Amino acid sequence: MGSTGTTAASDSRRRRGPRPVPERPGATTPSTSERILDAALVSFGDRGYEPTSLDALAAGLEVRKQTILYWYPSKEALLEAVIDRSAAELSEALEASLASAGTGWGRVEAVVRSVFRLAVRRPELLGLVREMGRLGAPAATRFIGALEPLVERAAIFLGSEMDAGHMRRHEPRLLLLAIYSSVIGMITEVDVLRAMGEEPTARSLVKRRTEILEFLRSALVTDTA
Amino acid sequence: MGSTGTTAASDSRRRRGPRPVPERPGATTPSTSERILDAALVSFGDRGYEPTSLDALAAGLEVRKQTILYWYPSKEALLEAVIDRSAAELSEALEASLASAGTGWGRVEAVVRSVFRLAVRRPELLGLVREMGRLGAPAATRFIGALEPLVERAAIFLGSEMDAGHMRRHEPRLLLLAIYSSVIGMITEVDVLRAMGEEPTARSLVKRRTEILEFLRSALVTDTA
DNA sequence: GGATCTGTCTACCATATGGTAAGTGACCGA
DNA sequence: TCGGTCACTTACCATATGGTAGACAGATCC
Repeated sequence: MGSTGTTAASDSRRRRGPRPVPERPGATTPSTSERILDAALVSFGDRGYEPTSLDALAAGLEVRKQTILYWYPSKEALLEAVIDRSAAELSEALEASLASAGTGWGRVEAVVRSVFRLAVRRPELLGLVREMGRLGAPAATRFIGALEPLVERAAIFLGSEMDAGHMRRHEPRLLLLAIYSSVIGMITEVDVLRAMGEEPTARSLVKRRTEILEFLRSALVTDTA
Repeated sequence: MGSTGTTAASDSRRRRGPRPVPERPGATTPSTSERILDAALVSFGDRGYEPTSLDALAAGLEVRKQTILYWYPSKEALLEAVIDRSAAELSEALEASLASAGTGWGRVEAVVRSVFRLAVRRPELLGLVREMGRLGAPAATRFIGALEPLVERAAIFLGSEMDAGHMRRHEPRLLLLAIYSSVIGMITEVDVLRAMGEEPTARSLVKRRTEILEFLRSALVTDTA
């Protein structure tokens, strides 16, 4: 992997990465750079990267576009910053849910529930996840790369469950892709859902969570209840 | 607007839909309007609707942009034309596969295999399907609306299989969404796949098809083999 | 007080975008 | 041969885009 954000040497005029965000312990109102990041995440996740203009972003923040370009020297740099922060947040949320999760199927359930919680609390995060697939190699690779440790652990976990005979045998990573796709789809494919006569309400989300959990359970677990 | 003196009730100057495509039975080379549609489908499915510019489309076709606007009076009209034709083609392909399919699980398998065949023969079609979720209500609704009859039949089919005890009981339409998401994801989430160490080759596609079929089978079918 | 740094702003700019207006040449029926 | 339609073109245009250059107010340092 090509690494590092800190290219200390040689750019005096043109920075590549974002300006280092000042530490603001216990800050009550978010700093401008954070507000930019928030707004960008929402717009990237909701409308997509290319269709989001810096002007529109700035207008929503009641700030001039040049303020955005002050903190993030280009639109691409902004995207990278959004990706990094979002991957970290996602990672944290999943880690937290896993920390208090049980064993076996319970761990899968914990992760799925955690993702559905995110769908309520921070839908834009899942919107970005969805958008990742569309943005080509540089962005998506960066994002998934940041989540790689989790993926690795998940694959190992699934493998060991299969070895123990608790789950049906599959290629762990392909199985993971299937789980991932179905869960994300269940949450983000609101138009498909609507076209099927289900309004995407909070109530419906719970129903979808129940459904996908049952679906996954019967797909994975061997000892049928 | 309306600089012309006579503001007629209907639009004589500004068409809303595409210019009626001339019938060309047994045409060997595709007509310009068809070539435009093809190129637009590829670009919309691959890069997305907004990021696709008429100029770029025209350049790829070695035609002036105004030729595109001659056949399709606006970018939006072009999108609609692409959607309509794609929905029809997709619908046809699925109908054809269903016509020669067996019963029960075999019908699900037939559809999945048919979609994977499309992934090889016309990947841009599935790219567009994927893109539909991103484009808001007008486009997605149009697309899904065109496929509604198939969805309806599928839901009824799943319901009756459940009644007969051949498949586990679920909400048919939500189950459909789960199946749809996992299959489309398995095909189009190439970056996720790549990040998991699997190169998206033709060979890998077969493996993914096998995996998703097994996955769906264990999720759906009651009498485990 | 003056110098410097920080964060934001005004003023531009080259380019790209979707779209309008008005041709131009080939063909075609009268 | 002449007008008209068809398919496509050149010539523009208003607007939006990402990005540069530099001014300016306030805080901080000396």
